[in-house]
Amino acid sequence: MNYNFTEIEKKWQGIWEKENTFSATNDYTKPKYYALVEFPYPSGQGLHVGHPRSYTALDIVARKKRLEGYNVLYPMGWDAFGLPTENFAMKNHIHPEIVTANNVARFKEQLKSLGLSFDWNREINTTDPSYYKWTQWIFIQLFKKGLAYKSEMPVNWCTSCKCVLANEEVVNGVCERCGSEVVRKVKSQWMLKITEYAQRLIDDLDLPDINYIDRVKTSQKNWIGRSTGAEVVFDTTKGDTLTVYTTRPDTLFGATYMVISPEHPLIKEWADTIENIKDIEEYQVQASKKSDFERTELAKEKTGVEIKGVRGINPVTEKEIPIFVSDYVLMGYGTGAIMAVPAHDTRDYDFAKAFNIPMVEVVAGGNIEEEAFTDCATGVMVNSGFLTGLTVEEAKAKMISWLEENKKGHAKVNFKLRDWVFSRQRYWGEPIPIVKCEKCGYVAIPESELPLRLPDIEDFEPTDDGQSPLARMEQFVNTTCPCCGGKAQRETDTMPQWAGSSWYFLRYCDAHNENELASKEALNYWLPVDWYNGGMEHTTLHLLYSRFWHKFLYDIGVVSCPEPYAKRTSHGMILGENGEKMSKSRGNVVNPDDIVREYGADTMRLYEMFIGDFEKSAPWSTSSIKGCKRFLDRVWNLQDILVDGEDYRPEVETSMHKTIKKVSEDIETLKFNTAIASMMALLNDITNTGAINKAEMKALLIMLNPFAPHITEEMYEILGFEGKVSEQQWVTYDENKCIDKSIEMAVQVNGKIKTKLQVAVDISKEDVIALAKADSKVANAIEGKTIVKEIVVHKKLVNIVVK
RNA sequence: GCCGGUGUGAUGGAAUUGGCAGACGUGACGGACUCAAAAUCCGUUGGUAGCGAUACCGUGCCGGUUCGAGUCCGGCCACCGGCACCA
Repeated sequence: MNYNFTEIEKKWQGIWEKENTFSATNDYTKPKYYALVEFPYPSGQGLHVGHPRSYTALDIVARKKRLEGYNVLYPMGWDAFGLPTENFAMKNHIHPEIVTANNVARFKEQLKSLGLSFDWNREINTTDPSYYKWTQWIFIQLFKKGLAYKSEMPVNWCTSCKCVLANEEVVNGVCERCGSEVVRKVKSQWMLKITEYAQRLIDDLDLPDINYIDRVKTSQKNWIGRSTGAEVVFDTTKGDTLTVYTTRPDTLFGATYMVISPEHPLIKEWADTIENIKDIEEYQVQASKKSDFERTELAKEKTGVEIKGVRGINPVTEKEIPIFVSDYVLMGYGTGAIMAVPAHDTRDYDFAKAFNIPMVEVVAGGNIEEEAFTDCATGVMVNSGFLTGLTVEEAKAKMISWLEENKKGHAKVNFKLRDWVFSRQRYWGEPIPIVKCEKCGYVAIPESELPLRLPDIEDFEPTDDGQSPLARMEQFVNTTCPCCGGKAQRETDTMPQWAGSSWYFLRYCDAHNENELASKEALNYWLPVDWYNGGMEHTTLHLLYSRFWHKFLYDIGVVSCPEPYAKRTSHGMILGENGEKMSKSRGNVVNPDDIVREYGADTMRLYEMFIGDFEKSAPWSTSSIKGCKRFLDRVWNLQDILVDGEDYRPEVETSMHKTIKKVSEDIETLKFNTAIASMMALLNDITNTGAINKAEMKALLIMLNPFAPHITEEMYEILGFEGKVSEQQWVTYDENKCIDKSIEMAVQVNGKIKTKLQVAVDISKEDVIALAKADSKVANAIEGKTIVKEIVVHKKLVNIVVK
């Protein structure tokens, strides 16, 4: 009988769908397991071969957990709001809703063809009003707690999308999506106060039950960018003060000038006193014209203007020092002003060199003629009054207490993380459920009016002045104030794509609840997510945003665990056959449909897991797929050599136990590639005996089932085993039976292999040394020499050291 | 510049965390089956020297620790990803 994978796969996918085989039950007394993969953006291109890498991996985990008796939730949905859909809709004059529906249908069909065990009863779609009702609800809660606010601020403006972008969406100074130039523009924007959670977002990564892979943890921490230092208050010759932030209070004696950002408000206050105000204003204009890109590109060349007429006073040296305006100081970080210590900061060094400002060495150990000396670990304080002679760390502490005693400053923690720009001037997103009333200001719409539906419109083109297309819809815009009943106007901006994905894993717990985002019982039972896998590209933004929302929901009592994900892993990319990133323009795209058609879903799944280390990127190889197909063919052909037998035969018993152990452990540690390799090795062992018995066959089918679910179910049925594989117990192993009775030990003389010995596993140290010495090659090598040492490594080797 | 990652046969990758480097797969070569090809099955396959048993070399480079290093330590080099004037 032939292995007709097309027919077999269709058959079992039909059975699973009809019988709801993979629905999670609401029996909250059972032990639960929540496996989660990032839900895709249903793009027009259809599924990429990269998607199934993550989905198959956790499908294997989910299927194994089911076999182990867990109530498993493995859901799937669609992160469907977003620009590509809107742009496609605009170009082709099709409503984004229809575009989305078509793309979702295609994706769903593709996912089903892979035999992924998703619980389709809990499918969600972020563009569904019954879903975004709750996205809007969360926004209102944030607003009520003062964590959503509107602010005039310079934003990144994409000249082509005519849209505000988050800092994160600007890549190398251009728009992440369309590649057009991004400029700065001042606009009134909705902001979310993620900075309020900065410290907790760092601290809770180290909670005892939180198990993120290290590189994900590190990148979260780096992104939040915590630094400790001090705020120092400088008096000015004008009689007011200028406060700076520094991480190096120890170097205060070396501060020979100050710099403020071009946007600093003090410039306006000082305008009358500043003698060269024209030059300063000219510089401000120049700086504001620069895009972020230019500001960074020209980083090497420091520019600036000295403020004439106002000087700062160094609080410890009491000397007057000049104040400059320069765009190397950013208004958005710290106080927008710095004390400059050219001898010990690279940027200040460059600036001081360019402007001929004197520098004072206050930490000895470097050569400041050559470059700034920034090392904190080895230096000793010099020229620093009461700090002289201390180490840098001691000096930091002492200076901070001096500042606090003299009311000249205090210790301070800062973060790189900024508040989250939450408005987009686009159509295809969740409407922000806020109205602006002339009397009452910004008011949230009553929760009873949720969802605030996205109105149907025909023209999705944004306006040139940067308003969302919704702004043209007068029926939508004009409304009454829920507070005073007077005239009011709706917010016309929509939420960014990150909104819907910031809480979707909660909705899966109770996907059809009309009264709450999910019931308390469901959330208590399913959370936290036990294992969340996704791409490395989401380890900063999506992960941070969703952790922020989750913590907020925790604070207001909606969820009862402080962190959403107990374990987070990331898979590597699948590259094109030439080792480059897969893309249409490179012409190296592999279509998963073709692979399924030609080799079958089981082979495709197996290959994607066998391709290499799960966490690393790996190039696609069409010829390697054949190896996985051959493996399944050979498994299929085992039917021809099946014999009776209730127990494993002695000749394969150890091999069976070892493989079960290896596969069980490897699935938990993301080593799917070696799990498959060990099953291949087991198959080789079995076929070498010329037969397989029923006990061995059953175990093999169960073990292979999570990887290749269709073929294993089919064979299980054909061979007349009872029930289905998916209803069996996961295979177990006996540690004692994993050990070979007879093993091969290497014999070394002075660390060089001389021979190999076949010995009993429990051989004594003395016996094995005697055996080794009896070997002619070993005897030759040690003849006439003195034995210095004899080393026996249990079950591994013998090393005889001679002189 | 900073942070993270990687470097092993022709090739994708293994190596129980300091103990026989190259598991498993691909490719290649030889053989069986076949009129033939495909498929399948069996064997060989890190390099150099030798008919050979065997010897020497071998995990990016240089050095160190150790009876023993792909693995640990110090110093480099190359590539990939992210961040980038964050004081």
